Amino acid sequence: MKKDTTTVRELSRDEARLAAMLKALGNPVRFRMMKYLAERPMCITGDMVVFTALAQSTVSQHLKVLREAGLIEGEIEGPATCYCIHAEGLQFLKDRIQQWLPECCQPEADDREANCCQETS
Amino acid sequence: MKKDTTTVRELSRDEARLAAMLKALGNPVRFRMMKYLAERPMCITGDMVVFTALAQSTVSQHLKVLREAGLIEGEIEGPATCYCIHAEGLQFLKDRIQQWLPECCQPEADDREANCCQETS
DNA sequence: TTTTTATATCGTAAAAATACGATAAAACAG
DNA sequence: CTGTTTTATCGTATTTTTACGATATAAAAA
Repeated sequence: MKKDTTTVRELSRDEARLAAMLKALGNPVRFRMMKYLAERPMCITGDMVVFTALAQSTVSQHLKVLREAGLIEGEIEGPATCYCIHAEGLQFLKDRIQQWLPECCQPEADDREANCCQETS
Repeated sequence: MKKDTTTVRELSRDEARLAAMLKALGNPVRFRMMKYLAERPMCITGDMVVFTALAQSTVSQHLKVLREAGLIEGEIEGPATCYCIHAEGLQFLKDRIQQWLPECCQPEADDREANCCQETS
């Protein structure tokens, strides 16, 4: 008998990357940092410190999380570090979210009464 | 002089909803639960307990987080509770992510050399 | 009614995330 | 070289999240 791998299967490489991105964006501070960074071509750590009104070490930590999730990239620019959106990473996020859970959300006109969850709203 | 509201502005209602969804999905257990639920029209809490191999109370807690984030909906079905994907919520997530950070990720052929962050990969 | 089944909630322990100050490192100015 | 600027990392305190067992609730079965 074939083992059911649909339930216990681990996340694929891409799914793990998507999950990591979602985790990074799950924090409200980092969410706002991404939004802030998206509104300009780049910024340095100090700008983020002013924007978030958090300690410099805290901001540096958050930037590290975003960078390791592949959402931003930093480049040392003299004494400062210049951050910008990682375009490829963000595109990956958008694509994957769009493709994610494709089986659902289709208002197919099949035996809906067999399901217990109708849209009530 | 007009105050700069672009930096300190709070999140809008929709942005807050998106952030809450991302936070809910940021947990790997809940991420997999969503994936599991998307593969079938619905399931009950007990199915999730088997799937995740976690304590029933823990699963119930995670389901609550997903429900409060508007990603799933639960309906009491006799002694059990039947959960399914909240189609509207998931569509909202997809739409918002797609529209999010629209200013970036465009490979416009303008003064790129002025920026410090070139795509190096 | 009593028992069983399925779930939600409560209280709490353990783990993880978050925030801070202090310190280290690296580039540049004087 | 010395001092300044900017950032990353370290150690640690606080907060939040996660997970569990115990208990409460509600529907259905016996």
